[in-house]
Amino acid sequence: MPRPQEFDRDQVLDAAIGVFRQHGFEGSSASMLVEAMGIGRQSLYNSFGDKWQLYRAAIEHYAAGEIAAHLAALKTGPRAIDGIACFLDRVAASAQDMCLGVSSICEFGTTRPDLSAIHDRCGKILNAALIERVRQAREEGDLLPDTDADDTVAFLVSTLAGLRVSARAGADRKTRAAIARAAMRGIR
Amino acid sequence: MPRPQEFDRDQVLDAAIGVFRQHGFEGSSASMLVEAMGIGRQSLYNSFGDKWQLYRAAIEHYAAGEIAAHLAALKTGPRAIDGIACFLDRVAASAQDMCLGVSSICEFGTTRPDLSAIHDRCGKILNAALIERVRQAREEGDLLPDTDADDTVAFLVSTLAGLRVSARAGADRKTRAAIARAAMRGIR
DNA sequence: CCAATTCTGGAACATTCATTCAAAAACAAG
DNA sequence: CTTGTTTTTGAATGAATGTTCCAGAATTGG
Repeated sequence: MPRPQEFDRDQVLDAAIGVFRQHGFEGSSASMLVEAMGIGRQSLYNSFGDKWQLYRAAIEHYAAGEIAAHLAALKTGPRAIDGIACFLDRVAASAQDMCLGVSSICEFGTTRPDLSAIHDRCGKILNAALIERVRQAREEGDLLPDTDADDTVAFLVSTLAGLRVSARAGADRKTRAAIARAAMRGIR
Repeated sequence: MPRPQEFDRDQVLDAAIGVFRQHGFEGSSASMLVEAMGIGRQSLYNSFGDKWQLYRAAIEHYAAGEIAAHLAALKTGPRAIDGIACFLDRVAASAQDMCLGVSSICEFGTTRPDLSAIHDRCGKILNAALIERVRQAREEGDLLPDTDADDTVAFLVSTLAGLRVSARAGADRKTRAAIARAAMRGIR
C-alpha cells in the first residue's frame, strides 16, 4: 500500500556525486544537493539519513563505477603491460572532472574511520587487480624483474592521483597523456 | 605612537597554515583559526581582512617556503640529475602533513581567479627551475634525449602531487621513497 | 603626563547551515 | 470509495557560521 518512490536512487545519487566532485563535502550545502538532485529536502533525509551518509553513499557508488572501469581497462591488450598502459591512459583521458576518491582523501585524510573503511575496501580490490597484472607483466618479461610488485602498484596509484590533481590544476589532455607515458617508462 | 603589534605575523600565519592544511578552507572555522593562531578575533580581521584573504596569505606564505625548499633541493648533487632526485626524495620524506597547494587545488580547482593567480605565479617559478635542471641533466647525458622537457617537468610535478595524496591516504615513508625512485626511472 | 593608536575580549549581528515538524497530496490494496 | 502508508512540500528550528561593534586596557611618541 505505500506510495512508491518517484525518483531513481542511482540517478539522484549521480547528481549528488556531481556536486561533491565539484565542491567537496564541506563546500556542498544541503540546498545545492537538493537542487541538483531534484528532490525535496525531506526525501533526501528520508532516503539517505543525513549529509554525511549521503556523502558516503555517493563515494561508494562512485567507487563502484570507477573500479569497474579500472578493471575493464586492465583487462585489455594481448599482454598484461597493455592493460596497465590502458588503465593509465583512461585515467589521463577522463580526468577533467575531479575524482571523488582523491577529493575525499585530500579533505579528510584518514581522520574519519568510516570513510577510511570505504577507501580501504575499494583500494584492496583495485590493488589486487593491479598486483595480479603487474606480476603477470613481469612473467611476460615486460617489467623490470628486480622491483617489488607492491611498490610498483603504489607508484601506479600515486600516478593516478597525480594525474587527477594535475587535471584539476588545469593540465591539458596532451600533457596528461605524456605523464601517463612517463609513468609507464618508470615501471618498465 | 601606535601600540605595536604583539604577535609576529609570520608566526600566526604559520599557525593558520597548520589549520588550513589539516581541514581545508571550508573545513576551517574562524574559531579554530583564532584559537590556533592565539590572537583575538578582531586582531585577525584587522590584520588579514577576512577568512578568504587570510587563506590567500597563508597559501602565499606556505608556497614561498615550499619553493625555497624545492630550489635548495634542486641545487644539490654534483650533477643535475642528483638535484632532481633530491627534490623528489625531500617531497617523499616530508609528506606527512597535507600540502596546502595540493589541498587548495583539490578544493577549488581553477574556479577562483585570485587563487589561480597565486598558483600560476608560484608554479612558474618552480617550473622554470625544474626545466633548467632537466635541460642540464639531459646535456649531461643522464636523461633520455628524445623527451620534451615540459612533459618531463609536468610528470615531476604530477609525481609531487601523487606523493602527497598518497601520504594523506596513509602511505608510509618506505612506500613513498619507492614511488620517488620509480618516478626517477620514468624520466631517465 | 598626554595623546594617539592599536590590541584585547566579549557581546551582538545577520546569515546560512543541517535538520525536523506538520500538513497536504499521491498512491496501492482491500 | 476508503483506509493506510509514504512522498512531498514549505515552513520552522536551533545551532553555527563569518563578521562587526563596542568599551577597556596597553603601549608608544611627544
